[in-house]
Amino acid sequence: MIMLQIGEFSKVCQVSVKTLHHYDKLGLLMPAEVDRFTGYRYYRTEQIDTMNYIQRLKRYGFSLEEIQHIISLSDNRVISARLRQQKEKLKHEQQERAIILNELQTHISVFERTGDIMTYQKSYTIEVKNSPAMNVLANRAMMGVDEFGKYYGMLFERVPKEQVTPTGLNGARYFDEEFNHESSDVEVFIEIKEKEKADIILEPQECAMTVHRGGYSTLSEAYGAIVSWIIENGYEYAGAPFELYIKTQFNSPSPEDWETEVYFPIKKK
Amino acid sequence: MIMLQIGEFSKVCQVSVKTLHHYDKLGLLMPAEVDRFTGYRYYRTEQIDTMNYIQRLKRYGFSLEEIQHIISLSDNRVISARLRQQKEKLKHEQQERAIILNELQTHISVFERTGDIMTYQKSYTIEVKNSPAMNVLANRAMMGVDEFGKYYGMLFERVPKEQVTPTGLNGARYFDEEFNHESSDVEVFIEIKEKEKADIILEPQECAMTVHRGGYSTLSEAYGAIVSWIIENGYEYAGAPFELYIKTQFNSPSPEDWETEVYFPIKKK
DNA sequence: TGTTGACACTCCTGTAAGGTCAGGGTGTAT
DNA sequence: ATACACCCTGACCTTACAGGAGTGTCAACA
Repeated sequence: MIMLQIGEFSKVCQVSVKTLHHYDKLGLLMPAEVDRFTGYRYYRTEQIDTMNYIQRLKRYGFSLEEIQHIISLSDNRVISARLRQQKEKLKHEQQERAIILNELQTHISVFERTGDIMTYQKSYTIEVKNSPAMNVLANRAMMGVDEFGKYYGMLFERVPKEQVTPTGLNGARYFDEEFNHESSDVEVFIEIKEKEKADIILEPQECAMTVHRGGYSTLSEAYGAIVSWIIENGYEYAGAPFELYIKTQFNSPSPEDWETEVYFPIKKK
Repeated sequence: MIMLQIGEFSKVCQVSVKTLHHYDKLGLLMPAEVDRFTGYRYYRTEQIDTMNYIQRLKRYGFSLEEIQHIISLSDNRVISARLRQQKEKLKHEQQERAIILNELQTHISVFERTGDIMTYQKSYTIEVKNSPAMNVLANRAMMGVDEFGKYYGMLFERVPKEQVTPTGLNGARYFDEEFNHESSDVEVFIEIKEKEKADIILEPQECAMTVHRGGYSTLSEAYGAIVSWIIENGYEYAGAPFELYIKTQFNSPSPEDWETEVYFPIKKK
């Protein structure tokens, strides 16, 4: 039986000896034999395949722990499902990064035109105005940002059933003081024409408001701008802030065209 | 002067208090004032902008250390250059990931067709044959994989000067036993017709050889397959292995169409 | 004036996937 | 006998924080 010392095995697989030590300790890939006296590790040539498989899964973005789990699976359908899921995750990440890349691109050109690195992000104009009156179907729950779509879906399912007419204006209210990406107390809503069929009638209210242009990853900048305006102008909060999605992915594929109105109910101190 | 306590500042900026502690310790974003007796941190509203800027740079993929450095820069040209460089890096990463995604896609479909997770990667047919005789222009140096293009460029520059005729066949030889992605002793070469003008004349040699189909991130699997074949069939190494790039990005934009021949000089033990 | 609850502080440990020593044993060739 | 390549373990380092323990601060309410 031909056995490879760790150094040779590491060269063949093109991974470091340290990595092999690490995998051994984790139990992810253990040498076929270990000399009881010297502790020397010996690998079999078949283990090269396993190693390649591991490296492959690593490239696919699995953690070592997940890899260990996947390797232990025997049901092909489960493995397949897991791979497909990972594929969706990678796709999603690709999209996110494409958006960031676009933002960086825009940032660079604005910066080179204005000479001010901050211009791009602090160009919010804050207005004081009454929020619009709206009759809405609403759905309040603890949810993460990724689940917005799901909750909107639930609202739109009610449209034909309850014979209401959406105006096309959608939004969300945030009831938690602190915003958490994974889970916050959020109410998503869609405006409808029929006042009598509405879940909630949102009355006009004095608000500090601004328009955020661009993808949602930078929305917190709009919030920051409003909040500092509120503080500096001697107002205070008077309710849950909300957003209206004016232009979204349904209007334009590129995030820099999107528009979101951010409203913060306020009152004079 | 209005000051924000850490909790409020964290909500406005949508970062955790922990993060603010962390940035304070690093000196990346220090509170405008710290109570000398209680240690309480107080932030100014202007610092919201700075925080947004930091978060932005973070999204662009800079490390906190780099961000600290960038913020300290005053020369706009330097900042601009740094942003552009980062943009290129992100672009490059996007491409790499697109390739991986493609690979995963292929892997899934092969797996679902064959029911064997390994099929996709271990389908190398090893042949014993003589490597082709070649007259080549060559360039040997310590280089990283990312620099291959540069060294090929240097070779192709010589083509008109030295009036040689490339056949279109290119390759690389690896002189280091252990392959290192950042720096290895590599010789890149291009085949030419004119024997008398060649830097090196590669003589035919008995080799274990296989064809690798797909992107270069999985080339080590081909090496693994050959090496285990060599060991199991009682041969041993007899020189530096090399690759011939048969189909590359110039033939097809999608990596799954690429073809690389891998040769390992061998002799019977 | 005492207590409660929200908020703040510091310090310690942990994460993922190894890298980088330090200190020492093993095996073969000269 | 010694050089040199190769192997071992164990401890600490990296990034960007998160979590928790134990303790202090502050304003409001009884």
